[in-house]
Amino acid sequence: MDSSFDPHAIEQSLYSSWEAADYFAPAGNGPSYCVLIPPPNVTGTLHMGHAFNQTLMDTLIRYQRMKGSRTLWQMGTDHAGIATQMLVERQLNEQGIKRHDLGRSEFIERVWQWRAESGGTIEQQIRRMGSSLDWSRDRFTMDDDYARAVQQVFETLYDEGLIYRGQRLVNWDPQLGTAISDLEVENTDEQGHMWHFRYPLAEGLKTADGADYLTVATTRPETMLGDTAVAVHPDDPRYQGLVGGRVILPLANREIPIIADDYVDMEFGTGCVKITPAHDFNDNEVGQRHGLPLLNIFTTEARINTNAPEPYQGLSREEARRTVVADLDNAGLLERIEDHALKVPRGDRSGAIIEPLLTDQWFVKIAPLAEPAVAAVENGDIEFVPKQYENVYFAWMRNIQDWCISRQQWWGHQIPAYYDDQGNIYVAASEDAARQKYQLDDHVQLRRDEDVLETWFSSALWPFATLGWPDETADLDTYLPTDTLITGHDIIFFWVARMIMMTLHFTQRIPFKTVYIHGLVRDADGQKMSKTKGNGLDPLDFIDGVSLEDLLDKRTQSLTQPKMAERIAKTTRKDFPEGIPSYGTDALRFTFCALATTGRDVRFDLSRIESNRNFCNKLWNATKFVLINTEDLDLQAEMELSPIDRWMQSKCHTLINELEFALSTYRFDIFAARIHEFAWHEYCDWYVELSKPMLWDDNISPAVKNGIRHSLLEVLEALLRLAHPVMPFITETLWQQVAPRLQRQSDSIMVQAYPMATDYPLDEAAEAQIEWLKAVISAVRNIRGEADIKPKQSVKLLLQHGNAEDRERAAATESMLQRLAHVDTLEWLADDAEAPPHALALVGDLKVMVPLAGLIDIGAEIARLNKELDKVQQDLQRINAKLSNENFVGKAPAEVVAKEKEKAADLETRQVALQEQRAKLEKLA
RNA sequence: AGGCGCGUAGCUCAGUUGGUUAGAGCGCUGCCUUGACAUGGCAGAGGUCGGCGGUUCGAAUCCGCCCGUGCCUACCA
Repeated sequence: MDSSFDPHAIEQSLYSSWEAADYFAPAGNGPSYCVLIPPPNVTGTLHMGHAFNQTLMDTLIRYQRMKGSRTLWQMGTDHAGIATQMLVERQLNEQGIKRHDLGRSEFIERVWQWRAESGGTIEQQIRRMGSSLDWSRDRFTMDDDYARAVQQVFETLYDEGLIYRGQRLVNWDPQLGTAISDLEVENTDEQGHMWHFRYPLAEGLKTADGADYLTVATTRPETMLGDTAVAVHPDDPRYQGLVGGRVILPLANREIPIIADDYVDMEFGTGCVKITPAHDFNDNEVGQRHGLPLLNIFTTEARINTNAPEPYQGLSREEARRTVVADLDNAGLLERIEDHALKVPRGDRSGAIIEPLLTDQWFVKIAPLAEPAVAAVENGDIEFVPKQYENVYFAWMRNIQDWCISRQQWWGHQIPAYYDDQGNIYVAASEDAARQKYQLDDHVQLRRDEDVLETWFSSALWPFATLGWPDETADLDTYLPTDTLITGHDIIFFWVARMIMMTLHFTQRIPFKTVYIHGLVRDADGQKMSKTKGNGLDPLDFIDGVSLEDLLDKRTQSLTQPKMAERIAKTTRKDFPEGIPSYGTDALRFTFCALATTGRDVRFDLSRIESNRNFCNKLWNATKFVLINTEDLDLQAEMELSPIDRWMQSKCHTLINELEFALSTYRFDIFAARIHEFAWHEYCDWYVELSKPMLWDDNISPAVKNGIRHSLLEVLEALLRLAHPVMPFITETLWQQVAPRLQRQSDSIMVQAYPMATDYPLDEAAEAQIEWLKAVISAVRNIRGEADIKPKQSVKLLLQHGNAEDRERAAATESMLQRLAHVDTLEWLADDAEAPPHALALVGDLKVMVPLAGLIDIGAEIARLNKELDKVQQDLQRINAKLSNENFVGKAPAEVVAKEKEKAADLETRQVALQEQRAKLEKLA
C-alpha cells in the first residue's frame, strides 16, 4: 500500500464496477425504502447544493441498503422550462438567431438537441459524488409516459373544476414575455423615489383647507396614465365632501372619480391614493370593490400602448416615467420628489422588473387541494425534520393563492386545451380525444392552446408519475408512500407542498413520510453562492482539485455583468491563492455530513474538508498498520482476547448504537463526528498504540497476540462498514483488503450487512481497566510534557496508595504503560514508605509519581502543582457552597446531593495530597 | 410589519428531558521525523455561553424584555 491515500486512483473505477454489477437497483425482500431525488435541471451542472443534498440522500440509501431494505432511489431530471429555454435562446442569440426566426417546432427540436448534448453532464457529475442511484429507471419530466401523467392530471383537475382559465392580473415578466407565479417573484430592496403630484379637482371642488387639487404620491409615475380613480379613507375629515366628486387626471385629461376605501392609510402621505386597477394588485382589489374600469396601458413588452395618450405610446416604462414626470413638472403639478426605499418585484430567472398585467391564464384552484395537504402534516402522517418547518408550511398553505400555471413559452408540456372559433374550451389529451369527449363535429375548427405548463406543475407529480402512474403498477404499491424526502428549505413551497397536494389528490396516499430539510450551502463568509457574485464553488473542484488559473477562468467567464470580473478575480486570488487541492469524494461527503446540523445553513470552509481528507488518510494508514501486523494471522489457532480487545469491542458496541440513533434522527453531523472520534481517537490513538507493545513483546503468548490481531481486524472491518454510507470509496478499497484476512469475501462492501451492536460484546470491566490505564498514561505524559522531558528520555515510575485492583491492573498492562508513557521501570511503594522527591499526579487514590532525579525542575513542578491545585480548589469551593446551601440539600434530589458530596470528598483528598506534595517540594527548593 | 431562526473558545459549529470541571474540528503555543500516518504524534493555552431581569436548591438550557444578525411572508401608494 502507498504511504498516503490517493482518491484518484480508486473512485471512478469503483463506481463503474458498482454500477456494472447492478448494486444500485432494488434488491432483496426486505422492507421497501425509497428516496425521491429532487430532479436536477437536465441541462444543468452540479453545484454545492446538489452535492450536499446528494451526500445526505446517498448516505441514507447506502445505510438502508446495508440494513437489508429493498431500496429504491431512482435517477431523474427536470426539463426546467424557463431555465432551459433561456439557455438555448442565449446560445441561439450568440449565433445571431432569434427564437421566433426558427419557429416553435424547430426551436423545440433545438432544445432536445441541447438536452442530448449536455444532459449527460450532470449525470456524470452525480456519479462522481458516489451516489448509488438506480440509473436504469432514469426518468425525465418530458418523457412520453411522464407527459401522459401530466395531461391526465391537467384534464382531471379541469373536469373537477379545479383548473380554470381566467383573465386576471398576473405577474408578468416583460423580458421573458410570460406570466410567472407569485413564488417566482423576488422582492428586492431598492432605492427609489416618491413623486407627489397634484390632480386638479373638477367642478370647482375644494378640499377642507381650500386647495383646488388633491396631492397623490406614487413610486411609479408612469402608471398614472392608467389611473381610474383617486381613493381617500372614508373617515378622513380632510376629504369628506369630495367623495363622489371627480378629479381631472392630468396628461390624460380624463375625469376620474374620488372614492372612499378602507385600504387607504390616512396617516401615510397625503391620504390620497391614485388607483390603477390594471397595474397594481392592491389597486385591482379596490377597483373590484368599486366597479372601476381597468385601463391597461402596457404592452407585453411593458411599453405604453394605445390606451394612453398619443405622445406616450411606444415608450418603455423607463422613458414613460421620465416623460410623465417632466410633463407634470412643466404643468406645475409636480409638488415634490422624495427619496424612498421600496421593494421591487423581479423575476427570479430574468431579474427583470415584474409588471402586474391583465392577461388570460390558467389557474389551479388551490384551496381544495391545500386542505387535505395541511391535514396530512397536522395529523402526523407527514413529518418535517426539523419540526419548525411545519409552521412555515402551514403558514403558506393556509394563506395560499390560486396558482398560475400557464407560461407563454415553448419548452414544456403544452397545455392540452383546444378552442373553437367562439372561444369555447375543450380539454383533452389530443385533438381527437377532445372531439370525441365533447362530441364535436368534424367541421368545428379547433386550435390548441399555445402555452405550456410551468415546470413545477409537472414536478409536483414526481412521486407518482415516476412510479408509473396513471397505470396501476407494482412499483406504486411497493414504494408509495416513499420514505424520506431530502431537500433544501428554499423549495418547500415550490415543490414539497405541491407534491403533497397532488399526490394526495391523485393517489389518496401521502408522497413521503418524512421531509428532511437541510440548509443552504454558503461560502466561508456566509454569503449565498451565486454566479454573479463569482463566489460559487464547483463540487468537482474539491474532488479533483483545480488550479488558480482554471478557477479564475470559471468564475469570470460568461458573466452577466462583465465589470464584476476584476473584483471576482481579486477575491478568488485572495481566497484560493494556490487554487484548490484535490480532496476526493469521500472527504467532500464526510464534510457535508459533518456540517449537516439541524436545518441551518452551512458555511463551506476549506479547513473542514482538508481535515477530513486527512481523516481519510488516517483510515488508510491505520489499515496499512493492521495489514502489516496481521499477515501471519491464523484464524484457526488458539486465541485469547486481552482487555484492550474487549475494551475496543465494547466501545464498538456503543458506537454502533450511537450511529443508529444518529441516523434515525437525521443527525448526520453526529454520525460523522462519532465515526471520526472513534476511528481516530479511540482506535488509532489508543487501540493501535496499545497493541504495539503487546504484539512486539516476546513475553506475550501467541494466543493473546492472535487475539489482538483478530480483534484489530474485526473492529477495523466493522468500522469500514459503519463508515461506508458516508465515505463509500475508501471504505470499499480498504475493506477489500481487510475482509479477506477474516475470510470474508465479497465483491463489494456496499452489499454487506450493516454491523450490529450485539456482535461486539459490552464489557464494563475491560472498559474500566483500559480507562484506568489511559488515565495513568495520560498522567505521566502530562508530567513529562509540562516538565519538558524529551520524548527519548525514559523515566522511572513509582506507584503508591493503590488498592488491589490498581495493582492487578498495573500488572496486566505494564508493558503498554511502559511504552506509551515511555517509562523504563515501574515500582510500587509501600503505603508508609517515603518516596524520593518526585512529580505527582493522582488517579483516584492512586499516586502516580515520577522521581525528579535531575530530570524535572522543582520550580516547574511546583507551578504545575499549583495549576492543578487551583482547579481543585475552585471546584471544591463551588461544591461546598452548594452543599452548605440548605435549600439545595433540602430540595434537590437525594442522588444529586449524594453525588456532590462524593465529589467534595474526592476533591478534598486530592487537595490534601497536592498541598502536602507542594510543601515537600517547597522545602527542597 | 408579522413569522421563524441564530448569537457558546480567534474561526466554524455541537451541547438530547434544567443537575460532574460547557465539548469538537480548524487555528494558536511548546516538544518530537520512535519500525501505519508530518495529510502525523504528545503536551498545553484559550470561553463572565449577546445584555438585563425573572422562575428554580440549581439556567448555555425554561420565561420576559432589550441589542445584534439572518431568512421567509406580506406590504403604505
